[in-house]
Formats: sequence, C-alpha cells, structure tokens
Amino acid sequence: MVAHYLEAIYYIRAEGEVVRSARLADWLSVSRPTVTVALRRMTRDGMLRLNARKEIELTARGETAAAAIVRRHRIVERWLTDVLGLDGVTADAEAERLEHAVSEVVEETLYRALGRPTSCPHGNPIPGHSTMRANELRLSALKPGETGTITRISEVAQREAPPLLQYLHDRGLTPGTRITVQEVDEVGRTMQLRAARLLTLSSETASKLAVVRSARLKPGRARAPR
Amino acid sequence: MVAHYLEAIYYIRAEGEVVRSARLADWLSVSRPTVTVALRRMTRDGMLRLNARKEIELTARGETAAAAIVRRHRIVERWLTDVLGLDGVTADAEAERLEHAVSEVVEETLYRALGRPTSCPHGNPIPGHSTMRANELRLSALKPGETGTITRISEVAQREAPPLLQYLHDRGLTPGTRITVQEVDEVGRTMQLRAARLLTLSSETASKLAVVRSARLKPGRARAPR
DNA sequence: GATCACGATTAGACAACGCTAACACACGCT
DNA sequence: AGCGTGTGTTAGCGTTGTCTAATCGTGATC
Repeated sequence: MVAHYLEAIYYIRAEGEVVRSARLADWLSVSRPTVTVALRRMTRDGMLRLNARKEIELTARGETAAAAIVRRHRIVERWLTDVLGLDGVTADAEAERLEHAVSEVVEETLYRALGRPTSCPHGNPIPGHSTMRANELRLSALKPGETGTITRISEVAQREAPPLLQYLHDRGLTPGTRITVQEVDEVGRTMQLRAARLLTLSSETASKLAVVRSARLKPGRARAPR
Repeated sequence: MVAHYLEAIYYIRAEGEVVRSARLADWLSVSRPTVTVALRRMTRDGMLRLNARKEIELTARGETAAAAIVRRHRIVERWLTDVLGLDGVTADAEAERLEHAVSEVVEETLYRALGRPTSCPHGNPIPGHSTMRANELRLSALKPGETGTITRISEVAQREAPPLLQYLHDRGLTPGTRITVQEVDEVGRTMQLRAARLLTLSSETASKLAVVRSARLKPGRARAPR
C-alpha cells in the first residue's frame, strides 16, 4: 500500500540514510521486485521520483502524504498511551494500523483534544507541529564518562520495532531517562552504561537512541532526578 | 474485503430481511458477480454458508467476526461524538474506516474509557454489550394520533447512510426525540408528524426510524420535554 | 582485469477484488 | 404456455500487490 511505502521513506530519510529501493524492501519486509513495481506505480501517480543514482525523492504531493501518515501515527500513539493507558509497545503496533484509517478531521480534533502534544511517546516529533531538537546525537556517539538524557527512540524497520521497543522498555530506556556511559568496547561493539542500573548495549542498539549531552556534573553536587 | 461483507450481512439481518447475494450487492454498491466470488471465498474460509434457498447464513466464526466489526463501529462512533465532538453524520463515515483498524485490546479499553455505553449515537445496540429493546416498532407503523419516542435510526446501505443521517439530523429526528403522528397518507406513502415542528416523511424514510409508543397522554397534564 | 557484493529489473505466476456481458433459473401472473 | 422480474452464475478482463528465479550494472577489491 502506498501509505506504507511513504511512511518507510519518511523514516529512512529521518535516519539520515539514503532512500533506496533495497532499503525499502528491508523496512517493509517485502521482496525487491515488489518494491520496484510499487515505486513504478507511485512514480506514475506523482508521489515520487528516482534520481540518476536511483535514489528515491518525494514530490511535493508525496511529501505531504508521507508527513500526514507519520503525523497520524504519532498522534494516535499519544492517544493510545496517554488516554487509553496502553504501553508504548502495544501503542506502536496499534497505531501502525490506525494511522491509515484516521482522516484529517479526526487527526486534527484528536490532536487538539490531546493538548497539542509535541512528540510521540517515543520522543519523535510530530510533523507539521514540532521538529527534532538540534543538539541531539546518538547514544552510540557518547564517550565514557559522558552523561546524557534520552530524547527519543528512532523508528526502525517494521518487524524490528516491537522487539526493540520491548527491549528498551524492559530496561527503562525511555525518553527522559538520564544515563551515563561507563565504558565503550570498540572491539565488541558494545557500551556499558548506568541508568537505573548497569546495562550493556550493543552499539547497534545504542545508535537507535537519541540523547542530549548533559553539562558535566560537578562532583559532589546533589541533583534531583529527571 | 471480508469485514465489509460481514458487516453488511449483520445489518441486513438486523433489519429482518432475508440475506441474499443481491441484497449484499445493493448494500455494498458492488456488482452481483463480485458478491458471488466474494461469498465463494468466504465460504471456503468458513465464515458463512448458503442454504438451499441461497440465503446466507453465518457460521459461528462469521458470527463472531461480524459482531466484532459492528461492535467496533458503534463504540468508535460513540467516541467520535461524545469525546471528540463530531456530529453523527461525520462520525458514521469515520467509524466506517476506523472499525477495521481497531483491535480487540483498543476496542475494550476504549469501551471502558467511554463508560460502557449501551448504544451508538444513532441508538443502535452494541453487540455483546446490549440488545435491542423488545417493544420497538417502526415509525411507519404508528397510526395517526399516536405518540412515540425515537429510539434508533436503522443502518442502511453504505451510500444511503450519509444523506439519510444528514436529512434526519437537519430535522431534529434523533434518538430521544418525541414525535406525534398527525396524518398518514396511504396513497402517497407519506406521513405527517409533529416533533419540534411539523414534518412530512415518506413511509420509506419513516421505516428507518424505530420508536417506542408512548402511553396516551392524559389531556391537560403538563409534561416536561425529553 | 576478473571477481564479488549489492542493487535493481525483467519475466512469469498467483490471489484478491472489482467490472461488464451474457446466460440460466425460478416464480408469479396473464 | 409464455413472459417478465428478480436472482445467481459463467466467462473474460483489468489493477494491485506480492512472490521466486534469473539477469544485468556498477563499484570496490583482490
């Protein structure tokens, strides 16, 4: 479905990766030929173009449609967690279906009813209403001794999202959590960090978390959590 | 889509009509051959059977699935009107899409959050949670001089729903409204009735409204509206 | 320069859904 | 008996969306 492709394109681009056919196939868990024909249809329908390097570029129409889907996903997610009290893992999965059934009027009414939130429960900005903070970096970029606060969890490929969100949820690694990097193992590609407790994350996983670096703590100075 | 067919079957049956292939085609605005093949698939998948007279009968599985869709439609409708403040016409149209994206967990959580409503905004019962009142009859069955209270607006064919709901909404004919039949024109197949003001409805339209007959008013006895 | 790893496309199939045209039935009425 | 109306099915076709197998490019590596 067109909307699924647009959504994935939006996410891949937001991760700073080049949007190529193969990448879409990965994200959506479909075969590459399937993506080829889907892109052909979408090009025909004026949603996107392939440039000379076969990279995917959204047209204005495609851009609008993609932003709308992502916006609805994140607004619905907020509703599911904040009002209905679902956990972030379930909310993401449910929003994945609901986003396609939400119209503009429901989207806007719901957005207002929620008090104009600025991010989804995983910290991602809501297109058209908020943008990513400029000073974010990947947790995997922090050096030993540095402290930061988790700001958001990146969107990842469809089939990877539930396990990743569950994994992070189980370890208390949610937006707002303060962490300090203890050690970085460049060879094993892992890092050890201290949050509520000591944890070891693969660099792979750590790259999915965005953080803002905290000012160096003055030793001995007490500091309230959060 | 299977769910659309199940939903329509549920509605047609609730109207007391025989559920036949041709009726489904009308209801869903698709061609009769399309229905034939859809029914074949659904029979193969164990959702329904055709009896000797080619009437459609749901299997236990089909029954469960149909009730779930209708239940979700009506719960979502309640949410759209009561919480988001949409009008009944828009809510019906939106629910038509949302119902297919709502999972069991969202349905149940939402139902509880809404305070376990007993009907949709148009007065129809929520399958599994409430049933139709026994003493309902069609407005078209009331005789001149009789007074009743509108209890619900029947579900009608997809493409007829928006205009009908708009028509009734414009005239204030919503559940809870008290009406008195003034005249019945058997030839012209219309009836005149008094609600907030004098109205003339076709018998056709009047048959879409369910009412409960009120006890005869004692002349001169004051009575609060509603 | 040959080879390998990726990426993308072609070829060919299939299922779900939808359509029109045409035919087949069945029932009721003249 | 014949006809008309409503109902259901066949036949044949188009689009979307998905797959596997095979082919083709291209850039990086040996």
